[in-house]
Amino acid sequence: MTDLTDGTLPPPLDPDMFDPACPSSVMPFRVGDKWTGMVIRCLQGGPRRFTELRAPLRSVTPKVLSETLRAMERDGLLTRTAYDENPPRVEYALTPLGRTLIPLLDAARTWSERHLPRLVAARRAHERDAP
Amino acid sequence: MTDLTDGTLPPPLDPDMFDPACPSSVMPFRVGDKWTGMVIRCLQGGPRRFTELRAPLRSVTPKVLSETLRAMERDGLLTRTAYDENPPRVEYALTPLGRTLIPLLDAARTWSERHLPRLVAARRAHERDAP
DNA sequence: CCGTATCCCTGACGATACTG
DNA sequence: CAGTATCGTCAGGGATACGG
Repeated sequence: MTDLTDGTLPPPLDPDMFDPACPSSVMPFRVGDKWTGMVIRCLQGGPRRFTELRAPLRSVTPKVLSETLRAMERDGLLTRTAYDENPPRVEYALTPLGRTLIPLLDAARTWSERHLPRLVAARRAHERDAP
Repeated sequence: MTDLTDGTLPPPLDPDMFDPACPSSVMPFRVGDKWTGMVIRCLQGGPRRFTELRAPLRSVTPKVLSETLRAMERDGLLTRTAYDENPPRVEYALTPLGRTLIPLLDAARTWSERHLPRLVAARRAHERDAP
């Protein structure tokens, strides 16, 4: 940031930003769907049953929660274990791969605690000017 | 992770996960819209003109890029400066607040380089079973 | 050069109801 | 308990064309 505008052009932009093999993309910043992050939060303390997940995610319908869980299982982020009991019992648990996302969520949360109020304030200031 | 299943229940889930004042939420993991992260990448080396952004973001239509930039300006992530020249010149530059997201993007990129191949492999393995 | 104006379309999300 | 089935919506995104 210190000397970028000293008369020379800024450095060239990454031309491979859209490469589908995208380790160089920022795609994971939007990993998964709307509830993936929250599900990881709910599972980081240990395995949970479907209904246990529904409690903290109370605004998520069972259909959407089920879709989210199946997508995450498909991506290797969690495992689904059904026990042959009555009443039925199913447990969801993070895989080691799923756990690698926890530090990223922590970083996002730290960012939020530090900077989100400023973003919200800027948004509201703009709404005052253009209501 | 070491001793969570020793017979005791896992720790309680955060009940305030849906608090709209959400510093405790994972919302920023999905900050902004589809292109916000890439725009930050494109601006981190210094200010850029509209057309300079269109080159690396070549699959983004001008309408969508314009919407993205206005939303980011509204949120205080970047500034828009129009110079009264002919032909017109407009420059977009990250604000200090916008720059605070760069480490988060770096972390996401690092995660991607390390772990995304495993996720993609898991997804493809599932597609083989259920085509 | 720097956008705006229209139109359209998909797919994530939600509401509701119902089953093994 | 742990989901599935059905239906509806709606906002983000994209294609195309045009304007200051």
